[in-house]
Amino acid sequence: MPVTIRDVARASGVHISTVSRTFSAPHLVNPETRVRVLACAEDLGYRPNRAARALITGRTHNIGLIIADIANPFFPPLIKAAESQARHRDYHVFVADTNEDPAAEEELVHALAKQVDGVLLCSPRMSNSLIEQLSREVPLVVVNRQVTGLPCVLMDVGQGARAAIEHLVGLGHRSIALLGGPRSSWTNREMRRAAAAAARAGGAELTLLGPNAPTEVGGSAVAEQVKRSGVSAVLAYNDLMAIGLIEGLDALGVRVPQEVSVVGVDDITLSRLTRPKLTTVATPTGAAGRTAVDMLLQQDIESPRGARGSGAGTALGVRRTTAQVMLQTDLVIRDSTGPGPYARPARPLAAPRGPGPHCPADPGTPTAATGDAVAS
Amino acid sequence: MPVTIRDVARASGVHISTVSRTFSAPHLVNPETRVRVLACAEDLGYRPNRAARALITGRTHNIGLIIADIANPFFPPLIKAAESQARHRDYHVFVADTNEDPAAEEELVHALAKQVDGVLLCSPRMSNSLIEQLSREVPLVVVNRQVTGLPCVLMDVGQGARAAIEHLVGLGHRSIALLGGPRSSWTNREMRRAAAAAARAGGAELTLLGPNAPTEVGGSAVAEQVKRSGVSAVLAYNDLMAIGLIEGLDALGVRVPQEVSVVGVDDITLSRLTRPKLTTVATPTGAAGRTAVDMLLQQDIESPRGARGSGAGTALGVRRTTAQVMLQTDLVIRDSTGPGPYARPARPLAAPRGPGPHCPADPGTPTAATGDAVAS
DNA sequence: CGTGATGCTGCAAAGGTTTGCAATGAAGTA
DNA sequence: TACTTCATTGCAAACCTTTGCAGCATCACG
Repeated sequence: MPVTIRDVARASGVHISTVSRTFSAPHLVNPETRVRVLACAEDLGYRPNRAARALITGRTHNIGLIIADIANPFFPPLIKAAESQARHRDYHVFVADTNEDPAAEEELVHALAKQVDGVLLCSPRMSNSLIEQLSREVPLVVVNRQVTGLPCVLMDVGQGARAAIEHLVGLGHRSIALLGGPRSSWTNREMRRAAAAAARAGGAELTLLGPNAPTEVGGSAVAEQVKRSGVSAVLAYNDLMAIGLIEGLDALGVRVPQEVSVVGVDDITLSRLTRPKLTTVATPTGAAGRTAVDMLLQQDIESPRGARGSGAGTALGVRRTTAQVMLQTDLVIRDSTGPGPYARPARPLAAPRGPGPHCPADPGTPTAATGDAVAS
Repeated sequence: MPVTIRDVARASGVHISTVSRTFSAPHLVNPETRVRVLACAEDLGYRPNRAARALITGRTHNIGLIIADIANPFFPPLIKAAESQARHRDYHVFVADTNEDPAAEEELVHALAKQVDGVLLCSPRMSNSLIEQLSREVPLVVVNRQVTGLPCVLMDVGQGARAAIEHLVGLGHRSIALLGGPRSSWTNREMRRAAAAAARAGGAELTLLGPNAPTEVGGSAVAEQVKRSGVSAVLAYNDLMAIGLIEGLDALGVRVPQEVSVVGVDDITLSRLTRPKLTTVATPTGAAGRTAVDMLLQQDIESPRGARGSGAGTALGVRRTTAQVMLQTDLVIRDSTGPGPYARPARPLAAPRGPGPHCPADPGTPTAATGDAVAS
C-alpha cells in the first residue's frame, strides 16, 4: 500500500535512480524529466522513506533530546529553541522524558542511537563515566553538566548563586539556607560551591538543606525545616522549589519576604505570576538549546558516521573537536526578597521592586567559548 | 565502526540469521549457541539497528506524539502518561511541538510517518479533512478533537463548561464572559456551545470574547476588555488564560474574586499555586494519554502495516475498528470564584472553599466508550 | 532398518533508498 | 571526420536486518 520510489519510477517511465536523484540531487536530472517525476510523485503522494535513506546515508536528519522532566517549566523554552534551530537546518527533534531516572536515560540513549544523528543530553542524572561510554555509541552534546572530552553547554549558575548570595547579604541577611536539588545534578554542586564561597566572603552563615526533589512538592516539603532552622533567607535550587517553599511557608504562617526572603533559579514564566513575584537567577535556556543544536550539527557534519566502506579515514582515534560553552546568568530582583535582620537602617526601603537594574533574561549569546580542539 | 549483526556472527562462528534469531526468536536457537552469541554481542557492544529492522518488519516500535505547545503545562502530564503506558508495551514515544502552527503539524506527521507505527495528534489545529487525509499515511489517534472515522480521545469540556456556568449562576452571576481560545480548537467550540446553552438555561447573559492565544499573555491582554464589558464572572478557555487574566485584572485594580470571578479549565499544577487559587474544570489528562496509546497500539496490532508481499488482504477498504472515547471532567472549586451581584442574601458565604464536594481529578477510566466498528 | 518427526542452522530474498560507475547520445573542437 | 566533453540516465551493489524454506542430524517409533 505505501507508495515507494519504484511506483514513481514506473509511473514516470524512468529508473528508480532517476527518481532518487530528482529528490536528493535535482541538478543531475533533466529539467523536463524532473517535472514529470515530481508530478507523478505528487500524484501518487510519494514521500521518501527516511528510515531507508538513513540506512544507506548514515544520516537520519533527526536529533534526540533527552530531558529529565518535561513537566519542569524550565525545559520547554529550551526544547522550543532547539526545535526551531534544528528546523532551520532541516533536522527534526525527538523529545523524550526520563522522569529523573538515570536508568531510563541510558535506555533512551540506546534506543535513540540508531534513529538519530546525535543526542542532546539535558541535565543528565547519569554518571560522567557512563555518559562518556555512551558517547562512543552516538554523538552527544551535554547540557547542564561538565564532562571532559565532550561538548558541553553550561550555564554559569555559580556566578548566579554568588550574585544571589551577595544580593541577600546586601539586604542584611547573615543566616542563609541553600535548598539543594538532586544529588547527581552538576548544577547543584556548582551552586553549592559558589554559594558557600560567597557566603564566606560576605560573612554570612550558609546552611545546606537537601538533597530534595526539584519540584514544588520538594520545596514545600522542606518548609518546616526552613522555619525551624531560623534562617532569614533561602536560595533554592530552582524556581519550582522556591515557589513550593513559599507556599509551604505561607501555610506555616511565615510571610515572604517579610520574615524570610526566597531566591529561585531559572526565571520560569511562572515566577512572574505567583505572589510575591519571585526574585530569581535567570538562565538563558533558549540560547542553551540553540547552542547545543549548533554544536551537535557542527560535530556531526564533519564526520558522517557510518559512512560507506570507510574503514580507513576515521578509523584511528581521531578525536572530534570538542568545545565547552558557558552561558551567562542574571539575577532578576522581584518581590520575594526583602531586608534582613542586619539591614542598614539608613535605607530601610532599599529592597528594589520590579525588574530592577539588571538585564532581563536570555542574552542569547555565549559569553566564553573555550574551544579546545584535541586532534588525534 | 558501528558493530553490526555480521560482526557478531563472525565472532561467534554462526550465520547472521542465527544471531538475528538469538534476539528476536530465542526459542528457536540452541541454548548453548545462544549464550555464546549473547556473550559475543555483549562483548562487542552490539545493538540491533532498529531502523533496518523496521524496514523489513514494518514496525518501528516507536510512536509519535504531536503537541500544540509543550510550554502549556496542560500537556506534560499527558506526555508522561503516554510515555509510561508505551514503555510498558515496549514502545518509545517521540514528542514534537508544533507551536500551534497547522503547517508545522502537517510537516511533522509526514516526517514521522515512516519512523513510527502511529501518531497521537493532540489538540490539533489542522482541518478535519486534512487529518483524515493524513490518516491514510500513518495510523492516527486524535486527542481533543472529534474526527469521524478516526479513533478519538475526547474530554467532556462541554459538561465541564456547563458545570462552571451553573456554579457561577448559583453564586449569583448573571453576566458572564467566555474567553475563547484558538479558533480552530474543537474544545473551544464545544465550550462555547455548552456554555451558551447553560447560560440561557440559567437566565444569564453570555458575552463571547475572542479568539485569543491560549496563554497567560492571551489572558492578560484581554483584561481591559473584560473590565470594560462589565461582566461579574469569566470562564476562560484554559487555566493559563485564567491566570493571565487575573494578573491583568489585578494590574487594573480589579480584585478577584471580590469584583470578578474567574474559572479556568485544565487544573494544571500551577492553578493550585497562584493566589487566589484557581477554580477550574479538571481534565483527565493522564487518562487521555494512556487511553490514546492503548487505542493506537490496539489498532496497530491487528494490522501490521507495510507487511510483506501483502497486496491482497487489506487492499480493499477494510476500515479499522474505530472508537471514540469521552472522558469525564470535574469542576474543582477553589478561591477565584465568589458571590456575584445576584447572590441570595440568605447565604452570603455560600461560596465553598477548598477542593469542595467534587471529585478531585483524573478519574482514570473512560466514562462512555462508543465503539462503533465500521467494517466494509 | 526405514520412516517420520523434531531441533537447529544456513541460505538467500526482501525491504526502500543512495551512489559510483558505465553507457548512451549529442554537441563541440580540431 | 574523428575525438573529446558533457549531460543525462540506467545498472547494480550496498546499508542491516528478518524470515520462509530447505538441509542436516538426531532421535523415537514401528
